[in-house]
Amino acid sequence: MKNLFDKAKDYEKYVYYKKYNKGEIIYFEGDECNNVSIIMKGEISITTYNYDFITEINHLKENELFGDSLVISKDNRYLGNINAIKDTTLCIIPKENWLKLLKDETILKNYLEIVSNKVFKIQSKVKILSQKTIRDKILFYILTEYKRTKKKEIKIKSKEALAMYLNIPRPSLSRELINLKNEGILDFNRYSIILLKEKNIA
Amino acid sequence: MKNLFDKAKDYEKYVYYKKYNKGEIIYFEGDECNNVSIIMKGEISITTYNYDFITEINHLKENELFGDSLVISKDNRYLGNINAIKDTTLCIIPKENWLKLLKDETILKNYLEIVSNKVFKIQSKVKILSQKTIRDKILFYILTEYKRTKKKEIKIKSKEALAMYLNIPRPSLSRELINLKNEGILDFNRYSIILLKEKNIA
DNA sequence: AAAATATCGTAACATATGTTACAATGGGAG
DNA sequence: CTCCCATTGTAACATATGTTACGATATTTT
Repeated sequence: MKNLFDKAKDYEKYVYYKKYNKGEIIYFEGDECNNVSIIMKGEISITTYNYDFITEINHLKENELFGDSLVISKDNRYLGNINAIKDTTLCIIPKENWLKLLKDETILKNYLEIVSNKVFKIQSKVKILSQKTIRDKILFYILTEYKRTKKKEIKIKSKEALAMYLNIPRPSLSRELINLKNEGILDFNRYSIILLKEKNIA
Repeated sequence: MKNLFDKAKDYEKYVYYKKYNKGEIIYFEGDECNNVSIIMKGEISITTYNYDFITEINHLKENELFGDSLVISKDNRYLGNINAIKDTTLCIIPKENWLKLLKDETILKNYLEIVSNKVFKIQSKVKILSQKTIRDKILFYILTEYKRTKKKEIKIKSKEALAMYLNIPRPSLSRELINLKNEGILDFNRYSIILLKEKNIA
């Protein structure tokens, strides 16, 4: 994915950099957002609490950015905790510089591409979460990944992480994966899920 | 909400208008998107099928726009059917004019505000859908509406529509509303839900 | 290499939710 | 006002899912 500043010049004076250690909370839910932040290195997760239970509402990697929606809107408070899940370096653009930078055509084009990817990603998440059953969520997920990567082997970081993304308990994910395996629809191991029967899905 | 062209000039030559009747499908899921469309009048719903079951992934009213993410991205196919649920007039901006228009500072500012609202709306939907139980979804919904409007009476179009938004069956919504009413947490009638006990929620 | 730790599979059980069908209600049309 | 239709309340039943706990397996640490 493109970085906002790809091929752009003269932006350094508008930004600064800040480092965070793995595990640090960069911002808390409800904090005011006065910057746009680009992830130069590392990975972050945006999570929110509901009573006992933590949900990931977004997950961003290198070159993705956050805060760009919030600095514009009236209610500029973060919707969740921003967690560094690896050692992370942010490029920080103060609110007042944001519009100046977007006047640069290169940066504007880059930004439009980035924000459109972002919307696509969130909408995909809505589609996943809208699936009725756990089985549907799993099948929808692997089918989407298959379309995206054109590969029948879908790598996963961990079952735990996948369960979190699908917003279901891990044992429920395991149970349904086993059902699907027994029915010959897919196979899986620790690192990946392999799509076997394509047609039974769509 | 702002219209993209608020206070802007000289944009008319870049756009054209098109009318749709209530019930018409404006675009089908999978159609290529080559325009940005602004809803000048009316209301649309973006829905997708999963086997038997229809899900609304977005719902847009006057001055909101769609296609703006898709025209930028490589995979420019609509993620769902675009349905006119009222008589609707669209202002259509062909792909090739989109960047030209955004170079106008007024339009750019308007667009940033609109797109940030859009992201906020989708993220709120993700938060709703991420709630574990039906009770949680209802409570989260009315609490969010309460925060937004500062009014304890939350108007609803219909139970059916609310159930669709929360992505649950209507009878399940009714059942849980009755439970919450019996517990004195809220009251409801055909047109609205009234929040009674604020503190029991957060 | 052994020990410690994280990840995962598995199973039993409780329960929230989906499903279906029908009755009650209210609003709008004539 | 009466009839019709859309919306909603209600209930019984089937089942998918959440919950918990533990053993197995892989991975990392020392």
